[in-house]
Amino acid sequence: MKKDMTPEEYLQRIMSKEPSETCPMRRTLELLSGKWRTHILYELCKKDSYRFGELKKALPRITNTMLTSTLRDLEELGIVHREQFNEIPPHVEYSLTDKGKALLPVFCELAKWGENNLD
Amino acid sequence: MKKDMTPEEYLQRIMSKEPSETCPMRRTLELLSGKWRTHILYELCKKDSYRFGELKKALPRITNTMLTSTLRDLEELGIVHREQFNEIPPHVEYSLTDKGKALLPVFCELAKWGENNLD
DNA sequence: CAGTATCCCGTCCGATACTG
DNA sequence: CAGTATCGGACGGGATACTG
Repeated sequence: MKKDMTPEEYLQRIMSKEPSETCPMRRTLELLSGKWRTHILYELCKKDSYRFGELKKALPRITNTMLTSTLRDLEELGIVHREQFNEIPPHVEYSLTDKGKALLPVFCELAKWGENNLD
Repeated sequence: MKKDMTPEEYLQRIMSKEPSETCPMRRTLELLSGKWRTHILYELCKKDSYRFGELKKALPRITNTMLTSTLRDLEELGIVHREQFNEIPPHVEYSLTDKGKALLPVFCELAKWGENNLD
C-alpha cells in the first residue's frame, strides 16, 4: 500500500479488481472462519511458541478435539508450524509461520477497534 | 496508537493489560464470528448503502433467513443501520454506522494479507 | 420489495474415556 | 504430555412456500 493511500482508497482498489465470488477478501474471510481459528491465532501472537497444554490452558473452553483439529487445519494452511520433539514424555511446540505472523497487523486493527468501540 | 509504535508493541500493550477471558480482543472476535457477518460487513464497505435485494445479489449463496437474521444481529450491535422507507413497494436501506465504518482498517489489513499470502 | 413461517437436515462441536 | 476414539446432540443453516 502506498503511503499516500487512505484505507478507503486501498479497499476501493482491491474491490474494483476482483469478481465478488472468489476474491482474495472472501477467501481470506473463509480461512479465518470457524469457531476457534482466530482465537488460537491471537493466542499464538502473544508468545514465540506454545505447547499443546499451554494453549489449552489459555483457552479453557476449547476441547482437546477442537484444539487438535483446528491446529491441524491451520498447519495445513501454512499459518501454523508444528514441531515435534521425539522425547518421552512427548513434547510438541506450535508457532506462527511467516504467513501467520503477517496476520499481526490484522489483530492490531481488531484490538484498536475493540478498544474504541466495545460498550 | 502512537506513530512510533510497531504493531508488535501495540499488541503487547493490549495483551498485557487484559485478563484473557473477557479481553476486548476476545469480545471483538466473538462479535465478528458467525458464518456471514464479516462477509456482509465487507460488502457494506463497498457502497454507502444497500437494499436488501442488492445484498442478496452480492452474496448469492446466502439465504433470505440468514441475511435477515444476520443483519438484525449487526443492527442490534450498533454496527449496521437499517432505514425503512414507508413506501409501496417496501424500501429498506442498510448502511454501516460509524462503529461499522471503523472496521474499515481491519478489512484493509485483511485485504493486504490476502494479496500477499494466498496461494 | 423485503421480508416471515415452517420444516428439516448435516456438521460442528462437546463430553468422556482411553493411549503411545 | 499430547494427543486419539467414539458417540451423541444442538444448532447453524438450507429449501420452500407464503405475505404485508
